[in-house]
Amino acid sequence: MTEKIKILLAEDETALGTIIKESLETRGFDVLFCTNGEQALNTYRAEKPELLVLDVMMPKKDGFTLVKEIRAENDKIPVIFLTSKSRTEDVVEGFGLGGNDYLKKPFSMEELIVRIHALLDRKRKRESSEEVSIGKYRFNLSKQKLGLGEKEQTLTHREAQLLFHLSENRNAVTDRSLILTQLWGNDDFFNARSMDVFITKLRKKLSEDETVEILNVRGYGYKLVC
Amino acid sequence: MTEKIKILLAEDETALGTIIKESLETRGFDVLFCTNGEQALNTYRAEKPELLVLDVMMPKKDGFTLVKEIRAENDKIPVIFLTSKSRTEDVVEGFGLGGNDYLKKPFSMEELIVRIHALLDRKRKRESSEEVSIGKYRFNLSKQKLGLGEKEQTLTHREAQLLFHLSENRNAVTDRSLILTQLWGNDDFFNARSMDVFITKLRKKLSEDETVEILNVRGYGYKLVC
DNA sequence: GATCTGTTTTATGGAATACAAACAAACTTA
DNA sequence: TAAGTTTGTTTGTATTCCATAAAACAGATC
Repeated sequence: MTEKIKILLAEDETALGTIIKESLETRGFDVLFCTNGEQALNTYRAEKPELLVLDVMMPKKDGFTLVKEIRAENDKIPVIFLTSKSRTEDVVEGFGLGGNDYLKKPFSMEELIVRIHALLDRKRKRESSEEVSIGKYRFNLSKQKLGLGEKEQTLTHREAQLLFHLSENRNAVTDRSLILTQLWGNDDFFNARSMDVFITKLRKKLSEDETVEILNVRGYGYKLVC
Repeated sequence: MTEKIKILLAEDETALGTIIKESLETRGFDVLFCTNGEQALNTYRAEKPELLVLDVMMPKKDGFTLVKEIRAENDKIPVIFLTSKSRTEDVVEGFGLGGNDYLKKPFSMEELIVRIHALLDRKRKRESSEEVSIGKYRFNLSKQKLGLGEKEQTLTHREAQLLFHLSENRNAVTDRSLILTQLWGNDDFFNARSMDVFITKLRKKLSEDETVEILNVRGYGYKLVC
């Protein structure tokens, strides 16, 4: 299985869209290509891409409206708008905020790729500096680090992912099968046993602060209290 | 002695091709002249030219397909496309092409030479300014240098390429098979082992800043954390 | 209390990965 | 051209990670 970075591309001119798609694929991205706004929204929900490249003017649903709806579900996702000349610039400029960027058509593929990397970089930096407190522990998901005072231990990928899910719902029950489908892909018997093992491992690694506990809620899941 | 700059020229009309070849040679370039896409790919692999001048429409393999394959091996090489009138202009214009340029036939030799120099210039600039920070280290891809404070070590080509890929995705997982196909050409078992060895080498060379680490994500790839 | 069902923990084995060292090929230098 | 060097591949063994198995445990139900 490949873990390429997913980019959602919505562009109604198929000729241009195909060229963009192929160029991005050459650079190692996994491109989800849609030709209208509605399709794009569905694809977004199904695939959860890391970045959006959207034509502003599209049939069914324009780029701005689309972003408003997606931002309601994920307010940090970076977006690059593609705007035709005909579109008045000030509208776009006003929108050129936050995690967004825009490119006036015609643009060079190099420009687009530079901007994609710039936005992904910013996103990475933001994510990699995000440090969560769990009791006395400091937890960094993307660095897979769990620190306490001076000491720091490195978690495995699975451990880190699992702890992240638990910490997102701290002091509330995290559903067993939800974690299983999200991390393991499905919630069959064996994966559930496997997850038990990881719970044990995490408990051990979190054992130095006894205010931090992973409680079981029989039949439902686990609760990280701290 | 300074070597001549190699330019790969692929053009199926031999009359035109010969004229271009000779003009470029007059300007001091070393021109590798091919008359179809397949031959061009082989010549590329054997000679590693610095720049490509390609007819879009060619027998055996057209220019776009050819570039896609070459870009998989070297994603920065500049390309100048030669397009016949018959080719729809808008596709090309919309493309605008990254690190690329295009010339509509008929064109003057002057134009071609100006563009060649422009692209080579850009390439030089990009390469010399390519210095990335990795923790306390400074890394320059095209110079293959890894510096820390006063010290500086030279990386081998493979080491540098690999580190570059990792650093492009820092703090996120870089897919194993993606690296393998991009650097080694395919992701079979043996190349994977070879890559392991390079990961070990890089870890050693990066070991002086312990905030920099290459983590493994079992079954997926590696993550450069810093 | 006996039994059932779901949870916790420790143990085990296989696959993926780590690393050192031997090797081969390409390139330098004398 | 031969000897040394550098680079990348191959090989062999050690280690890590995770899935699965097995066994001990705890609540619930009868």
